Amino acid sequence: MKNPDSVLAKLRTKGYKLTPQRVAVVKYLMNNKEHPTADLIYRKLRKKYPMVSFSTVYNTLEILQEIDEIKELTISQKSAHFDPKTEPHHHFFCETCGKVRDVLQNVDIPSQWIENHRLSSYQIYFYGICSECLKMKKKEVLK
Amino acid sequence: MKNPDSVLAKLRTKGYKLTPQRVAVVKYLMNNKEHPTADLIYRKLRKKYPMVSFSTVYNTLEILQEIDEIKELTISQKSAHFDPKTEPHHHFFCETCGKVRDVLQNVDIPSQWIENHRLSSYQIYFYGICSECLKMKKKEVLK
DNA sequence: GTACTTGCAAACAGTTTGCATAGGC
DNA sequence: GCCTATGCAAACTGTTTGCAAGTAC
Repeated sequence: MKNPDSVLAKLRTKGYKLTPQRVAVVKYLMNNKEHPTADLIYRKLRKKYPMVSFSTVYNTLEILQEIDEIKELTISQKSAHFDPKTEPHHHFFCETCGKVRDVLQNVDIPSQWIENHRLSSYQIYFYGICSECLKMKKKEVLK
Repeated sequence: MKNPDSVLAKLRTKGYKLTPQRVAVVKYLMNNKEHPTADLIYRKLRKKYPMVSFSTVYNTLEILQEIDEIKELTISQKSAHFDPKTEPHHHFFCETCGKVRDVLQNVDIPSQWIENHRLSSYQIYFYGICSECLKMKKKEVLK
């Protein structure tokens, strides 16, 4: 679990101002397991706080990446998904429901070098049908 | 090594017409190790065959994915890269030169299921500085 | 008070689409 | 000759940018 307040404190330490918009984005994102897109973040925040714009959402996402509090997932070519969980783990993209899910199962990955290239990070993306959608399908067959 | 002719034959078998444009895209792509974007394919082909349009490039890429002769890589959010090598392997994105390189080193990955989700495919993307760029940097330091 | 941040709208890049015309088989 | 494929331009989507006005500190 990540405390939104510690992220806000980090922002202030790094010289970023704590505007209500930024606070809203941080509070919405932290501990969010949905891996939302910028568009989803914008639409969700709009409901609660009508004074949030697209540029501010993008601006805040940019900053949160810079200070290493979120990661951008390129699991779908269409739009970027954002993940507040920064510890190493993987992701599963369900081709039926479109949801992005965490995969915690361990995969052994070289940590610093691979084939003479210096690594700074890596991502593992799995694609298929998620357990939830498989359950639904089973039910439909039984009908 | 993949023979462009076998891909062309497959296209014909599946009922797709072998237009000069499609042939050009297939010949350009097969055995290409650059993981080009649609835009790059378009610009390269233009030089040789001025009668190629964007829509045709995209159309052909779509078809080649359908018949499993190329894979789309979402290694960069900006634009899709395409890979004619369909056997399992991984990719490295150099943050300095922007090139996408093959990584053949083996990584053990579950093949059919992960955490109760049914797998259809997966991708491993590494990010960092490639061996070529590291060499260049070393030379610069020695100057 | 001042520099940073915001909201807006316009710009931009990559991709997709609709449709009249061309051409593979 | 038929039916699919092409080229063009326009539409569309996600993201970025420029700038005047607002606001955290």
